[in-house]
Parts: sequence; C-alpha cells; structure tokens
Amino acid sequence: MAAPSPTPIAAPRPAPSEPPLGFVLVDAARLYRARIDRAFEGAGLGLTAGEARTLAYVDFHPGLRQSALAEKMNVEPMTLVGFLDRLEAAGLVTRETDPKDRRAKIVALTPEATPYLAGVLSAAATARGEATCGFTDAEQALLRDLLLRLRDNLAREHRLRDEK
Amino acid sequence: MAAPSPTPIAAPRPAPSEPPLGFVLVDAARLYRARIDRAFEGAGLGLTAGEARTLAYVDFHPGLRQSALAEKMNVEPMTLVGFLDRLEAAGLVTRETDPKDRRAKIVALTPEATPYLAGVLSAAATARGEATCGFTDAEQALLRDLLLRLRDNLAREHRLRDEK
DNA sequence: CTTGATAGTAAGGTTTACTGACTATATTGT
DNA sequence: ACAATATAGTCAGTAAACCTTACTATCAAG
Repeated sequence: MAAPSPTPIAAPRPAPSEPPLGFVLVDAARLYRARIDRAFEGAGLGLTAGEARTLAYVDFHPGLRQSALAEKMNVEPMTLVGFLDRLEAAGLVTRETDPKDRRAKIVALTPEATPYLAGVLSAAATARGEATCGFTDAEQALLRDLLLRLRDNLAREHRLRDEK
Repeated sequence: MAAPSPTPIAAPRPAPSEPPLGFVLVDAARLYRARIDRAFEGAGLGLTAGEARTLAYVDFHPGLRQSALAEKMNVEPMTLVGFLDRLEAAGLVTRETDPKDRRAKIVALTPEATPYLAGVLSAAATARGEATCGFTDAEQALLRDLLLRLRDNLAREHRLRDEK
C-alpha cells in the first residue's frame, strides 16, 4: 500500500451524501416562491409575491414609515419603493406624509385592500398546505421557529454590515 | 350571541401574530442567498450562487445529462443552459456528447474546477455557520430534514404540473 | 443660516428563471 | 426505407426581485 497512487481522478472528498443545508434552503424557497406565484396568479389577484408580501407586512405592522417597513421586511428601501408604487397605483395602499416629519411617509392599507389581503392569506395557506403535506402541526411550528431563528441571525448580520 | 355588532372596522381576523411560514421561508432564503453571494464575492471565485449551485450538483451527481441535471436541481433545462454556458466559458465544466445519444450532453467537472468547488463548499459552510449560529447539531439536521421534505413535496407537484 | 444627516426616489444594472420557437438527432409506424 | 413524431439542447425575449449610485426635499444643530 506504500506510495499510493496520486489518485489523479476521484479524490477522497468526504462525500456530503446530501446537499448542504443552504442549497436545500435555497431550493425549497425557490420552489415555494414559484408555487406562491402560481397560487396568486390562479387567484386572479394580479399581485406578485413581493407585492403580496408587502401587503401582508403593512397589515402586520400598520403605521410604519417606509424605511421602518423596509427594515422589517429586510429589504433595501429602494426595493420597497417599487412594490409600493404598484400597490399604490392599484389603490391598495396609501403613502401619507408623516405630520411629524414631512420627509417621511406612513404606509397604510386602503379599504380596497381587504379582499386582496384575504386572497393573499388564502393563497399562502394553500401553498403552505401543499408544501407541508405530511407534516404534523408540531413539525410545522418547529420549522417556522427554526427558520425564524435562522432569519434573525442573518438579518442581524445584514444590518451590521449596512450600518458600517 | 344574538346579532353581534357588524364590526365595520377591524374585522376579527385571527391575528397570525407572526408572519406565515411561507413568508419566513422566503425571507430566510433571500437573506441566505444574499449572504452566500457575498461569501462567494469575498472568496474571489467569480461565481454567482446559481453557478456555484450547479457546480456542486455536478459534483454530487456526476455523469448526468443536462436534462437529468436540471431535474435534479429543480430548474428548467433552459435555466441550466445559462449556468453551464458561463461555467464552460470559465473552463470549469465540459459538455460532452453522449455516445449513446448524440443529442444529449454529459456534464462533467474539469480538473480546474476542484479548487473552485472547494471554495464553494467552504463559502457555503461559512454562511451556514453564521445562519445556524446558536443551533445544536440536532437542530441543524432537523431543519435540513424538514426542508428536504418540504422541497420534495413542492418538487413533486412542480413535476406533475410540467408533465401535464 | 449654513452644514450635515435623513426619507424617499429616479435611473439603471444583475441574477435568476421562465416561455416559445428552432435545430439536430433519435425512434416508431407502416 | 422513410415519413411522422418525440426528444435534447439552444436562441431570443421577458419578467420579478433585488441591488447600487446619485439626486431632491426636508429636518436638525452649530
């Protein structure tokens, strides 16, 4: 066995046997997003995933300024502008000048948004049901908790980098 | 219970208290991808996340045709073409005509790919370590298993839709 | 009242991924 | 044998989501 061949081919890498966590996560998210896009399309809401996400976040966190909303969503303010532009053009949100700071704008849902929001949550629930087929409630909750922790880890880092 | 007030404002929605699973997943994946992109950029590999993912998949599943590789990656064949074009131009993969079917091409890594692959795996490990900061090994494995199941649920559905 | 920070935006680019049309090759029915 | 058809890959064009850079309007402090 002395002087083993230089193994010019097929080095003895540890063979991860399955793709690393990040690949699985990115794959799962891509499929999930595609599924949600289709669900929204089928629901005839005329909303993209990003717009729908914005709508839901405005509902979860009402009365925020754009910058604060962008931070909650972990997107750059400029990314949010595009979403809000389309939602505002569709009459689903308003941008009202903050009386305390006329540079800032407060985002709010219009009454017209209510059925859209319901459609968004319903489509999201459909997609979720399909994705978590075979999951127990406990597993589903566990997955969400793990993802929340992971997201917060990354968001913290992201923010540190921005503030530099 | 008779004739409850019509609650004209602020309907009693169940108040999800936290964003639904799908939103958390998409958020987490976006941050993860951004983190990986930065890691690759910092590593000076000159690869995007998609290209790196392709490289890793070719390594996990050597000798596949493009169509089979695309299916493994859960992307459309056309999406894979772009990744392979750039990887081939960079001299990291080859497309060799399958002797059994001259329409088909077998994707393989070149020797030059080895250090890139190592860099990819290393950058992925760094990002993973940051994302799963505070996770036990068991939690990390659990998360991966849950995501794998979720991904397979969605991939199955995706495939059914395609074959229609 | 100027100097500097902040909120939002306009412009433009990158990555990822899709659909539909096309070419070359293979397979199958008659 | 050969026309009909299916398949593997590709070209072209499109779209979503996100980013960076630079600009305007407003505010806050010296």
